[in-house]
Formats: sequence, C-alpha cells, structure tokens
Amino acid sequence: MATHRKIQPMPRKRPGQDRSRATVGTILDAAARILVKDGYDAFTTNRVAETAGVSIGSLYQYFPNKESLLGELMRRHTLAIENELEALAAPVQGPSFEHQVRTAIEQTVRAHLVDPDLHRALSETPPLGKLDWEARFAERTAARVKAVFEARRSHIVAPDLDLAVYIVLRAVEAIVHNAATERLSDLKSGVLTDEVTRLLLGYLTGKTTAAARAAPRSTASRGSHR
Amino acid sequence: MATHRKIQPMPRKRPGQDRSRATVGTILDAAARILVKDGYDAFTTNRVAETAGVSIGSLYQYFPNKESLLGELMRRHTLAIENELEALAAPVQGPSFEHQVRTAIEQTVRAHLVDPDLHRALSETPPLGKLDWEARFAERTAARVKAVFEARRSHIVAPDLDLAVYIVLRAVEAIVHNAATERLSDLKSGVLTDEVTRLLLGYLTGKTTAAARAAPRSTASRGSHR
Amino acid sequence: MATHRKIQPMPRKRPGQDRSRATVGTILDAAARILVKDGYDAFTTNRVAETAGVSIGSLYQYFPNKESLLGELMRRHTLAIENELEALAAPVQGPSFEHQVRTAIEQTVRAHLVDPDLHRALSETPPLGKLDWEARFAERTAARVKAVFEARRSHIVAPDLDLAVYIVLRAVEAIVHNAATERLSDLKSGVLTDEVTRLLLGYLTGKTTAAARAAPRSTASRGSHR
Amino acid sequence: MATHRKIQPMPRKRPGQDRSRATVGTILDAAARILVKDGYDAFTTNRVAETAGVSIGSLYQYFPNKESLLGELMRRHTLAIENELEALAAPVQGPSFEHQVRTAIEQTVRAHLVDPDLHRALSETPPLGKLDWEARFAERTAARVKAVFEARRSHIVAPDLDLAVYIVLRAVEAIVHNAATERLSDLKSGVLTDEVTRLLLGYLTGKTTAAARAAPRSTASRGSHR
DNA sequence: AATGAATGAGTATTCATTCAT
DNA sequence: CATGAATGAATACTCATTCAT
Repeated sequence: MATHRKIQPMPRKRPGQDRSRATVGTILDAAARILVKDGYDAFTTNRVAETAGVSIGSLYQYFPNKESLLGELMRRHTLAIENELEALAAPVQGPSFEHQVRTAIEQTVRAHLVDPDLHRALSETPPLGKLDWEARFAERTAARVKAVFEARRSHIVAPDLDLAVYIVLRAVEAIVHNAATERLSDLKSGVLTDEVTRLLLGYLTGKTTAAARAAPRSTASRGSHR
Repeated sequence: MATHRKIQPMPRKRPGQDRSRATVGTILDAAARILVKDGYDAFTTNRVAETAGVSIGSLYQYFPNKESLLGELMRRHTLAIENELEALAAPVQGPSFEHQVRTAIEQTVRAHLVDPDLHRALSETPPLGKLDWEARFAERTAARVKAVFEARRSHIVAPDLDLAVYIVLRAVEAIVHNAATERLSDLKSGVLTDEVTRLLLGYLTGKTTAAARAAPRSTASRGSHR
Repeated sequence: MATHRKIQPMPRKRPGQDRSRATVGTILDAAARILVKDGYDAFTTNRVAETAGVSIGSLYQYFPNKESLLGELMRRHTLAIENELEALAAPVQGPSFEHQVRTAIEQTVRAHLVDPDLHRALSETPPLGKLDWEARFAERTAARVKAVFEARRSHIVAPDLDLAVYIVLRAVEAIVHNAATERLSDLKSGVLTDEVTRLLLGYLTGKTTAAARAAPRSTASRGSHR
Repeated sequence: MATHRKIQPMPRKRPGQDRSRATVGTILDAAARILVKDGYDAFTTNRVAETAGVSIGSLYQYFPNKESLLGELMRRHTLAIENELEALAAPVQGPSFEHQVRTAIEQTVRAHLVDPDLHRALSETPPLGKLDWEARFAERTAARVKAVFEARRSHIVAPDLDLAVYIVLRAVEAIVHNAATERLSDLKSGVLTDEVTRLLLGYLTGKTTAAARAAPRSTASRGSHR
C-alpha cells in the first residue's frame, strides 16, 4: 500500500491564474469521487489524474505528493464543516442549558450531513501522521465544550469536567458519525438528535427534563424547564 | 499483483495435523506482531512468512490470500473477546438493572483490555469488505442487549428500543475503544466505568439512581445537587 | 520526455539585444551555480530557470535543449581557460627548453585554478557526445606541444614524438586535474609544478638538468646522488 | 537522472542455489552489456532485467536497488583486475628497480586490458558515493608503491616520497586508462609500456638507463643495468 | 519576447501470488 | 508437505519539452 511519507501540507504552486485554480478544483473533485466510490486502495495518483482528465504531471504541479492531496481534501472538508459549527463559538448566553446542548448536537448532525460519503471515506483513510490542524481542531472543540460546562457548573453532576467532556465528545461523535451511514433517516428526521440530547442531559444534569420527553425539538416551551 | 478484495475468509485446509496447527499459530503470531509493531504498511505476506520462520509457500498453504490471513487474525481476536462477554448471555436474572448495565460495561472494558494493541492495530486496518461473521457478531450483540432492555421495559423511558440499543452500543463502544489508547488509566481504575454507567442509566431510566452515586468506586458525596 | 542526446551545441538565437545577452548570462550563471553546489542530479532545466529568475520558456528560447546549455557552459569555461594558455602559442623562442616546459606547466596549473569547482563539476558530467570544439581544442593543444618538441628535436630522446606528446599531455592533465581537488596546497605552492617539470624533462631529455635541481623552489642541493 | 542514494553493498539474498547464481550472473552480464554499449543513461533497472531475460522482480530479489547493482559490477571488475596485480604484493626483491617499475606498469596495462570497454564505461558512471572498498583499494595501492620506493630510497631523487607516489600513480593511471580507448595498439604492442617506464625512471632516479633506450622490453640483458 | 501551465513517457521500486523442484 | 525463485502489474514521482496566452 506504501502509505504515508513526508507531509508537506500545501500546494506546490499557489494557483494564481484561473486555469490553475480550475485544475486544482478538478483534481480535488476527482480525488473525492474516487475515494468515496472505490475506497483508499483505488486512490492512486495516476487514477486521480486520469479521472480528472489531467496529466499526472499537472497533478504533481499542485500537490507535491499523494499525502498532500489527501491532506488538502481533508482540510477543505473540515473547513466546510467548521462553517456549520460557528454558532458553538458563543453558546454560553443561550437561554437554557438544554437548548445549548441540543443546538450543539444539531450542529454536529448538520456537520455530518455536509458530505456524509466523503466524511466516511476520509475517516477510513490510513492515519495521516496526525496533521497539526487536526489536533488543533480537536483541542478547540474540547475547549469550547468545557467552557460551556463551566458556565453551567452548578447544573452538572459529573465529578470530573474533563472526563465528562471526553465522554460526551466521543459518544456524540461516534453516534452521529455511524448514524450518517447506518441510520441516515433518523439523523435527518431529528429523532436521533432528540435521543442524543436526552443522553447527554441525563448524564450531565442527573435528571431527564420533562420537556425533553414531552416536546421533542419543539421550538416552544423551552424556557419552562430550568 | 497488489489486488486484495477477494474475501475468502477461511483457511484453504483444515489444520488436521498438529504440525499444521502449530504452523498456523506461528504465522498468526508473527502477523499480529508485525501489525502491532509496524502497522499495516509493513504487513506483507513475505514479511509475515519470514518473521514466522516459514516459507511463503507454506503461508499460502494455509491462507489462500492476504485477506484471509488478516480475517483470521480478526476472527481469533473477536473470539477471545467474546469469551469475556459470555455473562451477558443470561443477564436478565441479575439483581438490578443498574447492576446489569454496570456488568455489561465492565465486560466491554475487559474485552478491550484483552489485547489493546492488537485491537487498535486491527481497527486501523483498511475495511475488510464487511466480513459476514463480523456482521453476525454485531447482530448477536444487539439482540442480547435488546433482550435485556425488553425484560426491563418498564424501567426504560426511551421511546424506541431499537434506537436506544443502537445509541447505547455505539456510545459505549466508542468511548471504551478510544479510552483504551487515550485514557488507559481511567479505563483500568474504573472511573470510566462509573461514568459510562451513569451515562447509560440516565438515558435509559430517566433518572440517576441513588445506587449509581453510592456505588463502588464513587468516593464522595455528590449530594449537593439533588 | 527525458530523452537527451541531441547535440545541437549553440544557442537558438544570437543574443543580439543586450537584454538577451544579460538573460543568457543569468541562466548560465545559475546553471554553473547549481552544477557546482548540488551536482548533475540537481541540474534540471526547471531548476536552472527558477534559480536564474527566468521562466523555462525563456530558457528554451536561448537553449534548444538541456544538452546545449551544458555544452555552452563547457565552451565558456574552456574559453576562459584558453586565455591562460595563450603564451604557449609562441613558445619556441623561450630561453631554454626547461623554461618552456616549466612555463607550460605553470599555465596548466593556472588554467585549473580559474574555477576549480566548476572544472570539477563539469568533469563529473556524463560524457557529452564528444563536442567538436572539444576535439578541436585537444588537437590544437597537441599541435602546439608538438611544435615545441620539434623545435627542440635534438634535445629529445623519445623515439616517437607523437607518442611523447600524448603521454606528456595525459600525465600533466591528470596530475594537475586531480591535484586541484586532492592536493590544492601543493598546486598553489608550486611544489607540484617543480615535480612535474622534473617528470617531463627527465622523460623528454633523458637527464635531469642541473637547472631543474637548482631551480626556483628547490631549496637544497640534491647533488649527492648524481 | 536520479542517481545515487543509499548504498547497501551486497545482494539481498545469498545465491544459495545454482539457479540463483545463474540468475545473478545473467543480470550482471546484461548490466555490463548495457552500460558498455549504451552508457549510463540507458542503464535502467527495467532495461537490465529485460535484457537479462528476467523479471524486474527477480532483479530486485538480488539487488536491493540500482546502486547495489552498479556497485557489484564494479566490485567484480575490480576483483578481476586485482588478480592481475598480485605480483605487486612482493616486488621488493625484484632484480632491479627498473625491472620492478616495468613490471608494475605491465601489470597496470594488463589490468586495463581485462575488459577495457567495461572499465571505461564504469569510469564514466556518476560518483556512487565513494564506496569504502574503492578508497581502501586506492590506499592499499599507494602503500604498496611507497613500500617499494622506500626499499629503493637511495636510488630515488624525488624529495617528497608521498608526493612522488601521488604523481606516479596519477600519471600511470591516466596514461594507461586513456590509451585503453585511444591508443589500444600501442598499449598492446608494449611501446607504451616502454615509454611510461622511461617516464617514471627518469623522474624517480634522475637518469635514463641506457638499457631502457637500447633494449626495450627485451627479456635479455636485464641484469646488466644495475 | 516572455510566461508558466500542461504534458506524458519514463524511472525505481514493491508485493501478492504461483509453481517447479 | 515445504521451499523459495520467479513473476509482473502496479505505484509514486520526475523532468525535458511544448505551446496557448
């Protein structure tokens, strides 16, 4: 398989002209298509170039090696996802804790619906030598969540906040991620969001709010449960 | 001919003789060692044979292709794990629901401690075309869990039992699996088991049982928040 | 299309304009720098163009192919060297044969000190299909040396003048060339010149001239052994 | 050109069986043939394998990389040559200094006649990261020559023995090496040997022996000149 | 004239698999 | 049964060269 190697994160040549930018786009599209449809084994530089209708020479003009191509694919996807999550940045002032939790989960769900196939394909890729931005993304996320928890410290029964963050993040990520391929309809219908909200609230606050059970994802009556 | 993708899961030849069985064992041991120590990239048939002190010819006597070798490795590991889980088979008569849940989680944890390195190595392996036994294992597990839930139907607030099973299994698996590499000490100390137990009970029963708070490893009084 | 082998030694275009001449110069400088610093492997047309701050398009405007670029580099270096050797052109009237020989060697040494690094780099280059000017240079040199020998025919004991010229040229070239990288200090101090002078005179005249022993750099009396 | 790299001096697999040995031989023969006939540019692993009538797989079974193939080619050639030179090992007790010198030159000539084409082809190869045995060979040679000179110290007029060894070795090597392609007939006839002998003796002893001039390479009358 | 995007044949090397001994 | 020599399609990547703008 001859996988990872150097890591040289970005395009060899800043796509200055329009033609360049177009070529880069074509290549990345082809790369994504192959990865999704045929898996990492079929993801060869020659095949990508051919599918993109471009010579390998051109591919290597913009991506110094296979790794960088995959890396850029990830970077773009992560970027697209992060757009869906911006609301998380200022969540403390939300009306209620439950609302915050639900919102966060909804964001996560939306994130996984951006391009579920690519998301899955990327996640099945061999570990890419821990890209730094990947680690930084994880850290930022954990920090945000922790901040919210701290703001609601009194509501939270979990003894160890860090551990709680860890558990919550893993659980939500795993459930949503898997559901994106195995239970797509539940993901889209919001049923899964309801359930995961209950899962987290129960764990964090020590009690299931009546509202959660009675009025799933209803916009109304959200101030009632304190 | 670097092809793969031929799924033919089992040995070409039933290892009837003792010598055969020994050879197979040697090969599998070598395979596991390589996979764990040097990753999938180093996992080549020639290297496995050499490490095992066996000719590739012999390796191919027992494993028709690379895939089958990896498959057998998984099968054996799964088997070893399933031994830890047998208690789950007849759990209904356990003293309390909480006890059952906690026991199940403890089993999962133990399962992940069987050979964590191999476990991780196997999980980083390229997807092996959904082996049927893998699917069957998942089904069996889901069925068991569902049976328990049904026996305790009245205690459970989750509206959709199947969905609840799904959520619970993904969450537990993900948390424990990740913790096996990222939070090993918490896994071993039992802290994580406590928390996951709370996570599940809160979700399933709609309230945090006093027992959970007074339970084995919880050191202190968390009575402040009702 | 990594082809090479197309010998077409000179620029596509007589650099008529000043700008052209400047560009050609820049390119050749970059080429020399790369060849010296990083060797022939790094000597790629793209790299040369980039280092020169010129587009490959422009490079190919002046040099029809890689070979011609390298060829021109050699031609220029040889030219520079030949300037050091002009005195050889009219050497017959020199005071003594020994003096002539010594002078010729000194010139050769100076020639190798013109740009020793480039000289060495060029000599480690893959053989460039015997450029014609290269052959002509060799012929001219041989002719000059032979003329001197003929003028001193009576002093020379070697039976075959042509062979003597051949031997002398190879020997001097090899010694000086190697010394330029392996014994640079001896080259510069003149010790090597002394010795090579003795080498040639002994061979050509059949005796070590007293002068050679008493010559410039010889410190002592070596008269003991006659 | 993508030349040198690791250096891993010997075959990957000791040719135990006859078949192996034969294959290795075939490959090396093909390699030599290509190098001689078409030069280093044509010396590609695929071409060598094809010419040898062997799959590249087989080639790489015995030579871990291109470098090692070229290296082995050199090693074998050097070995073959060194056989011609063994007499040099015990030269001190030779009848006369002249005889010793002549013998050494004859050996050098014979060495270059072992396979002149291959010799030349190898010498035009890119540097190959100074193989250690190459350096050791040079050292051994220098040491031998110096030992002879020291044994004859009183006959030698050269002030610096080490420098004399250096000059002598470069000169002889260069003359003989070039003559092997440019003056093969002189090399074979012995005329060149005569001349080079005179070159060295004149330089080293300060006088041309009458015998050398009167009786070139005649077997007789070699004791006469002391 | 100058630019630089595009080309694609070619290069070294790997590795799953076969089969004669 | 075992061996290990042999296979060859496939891979990542390079670089001299062309040509539309």
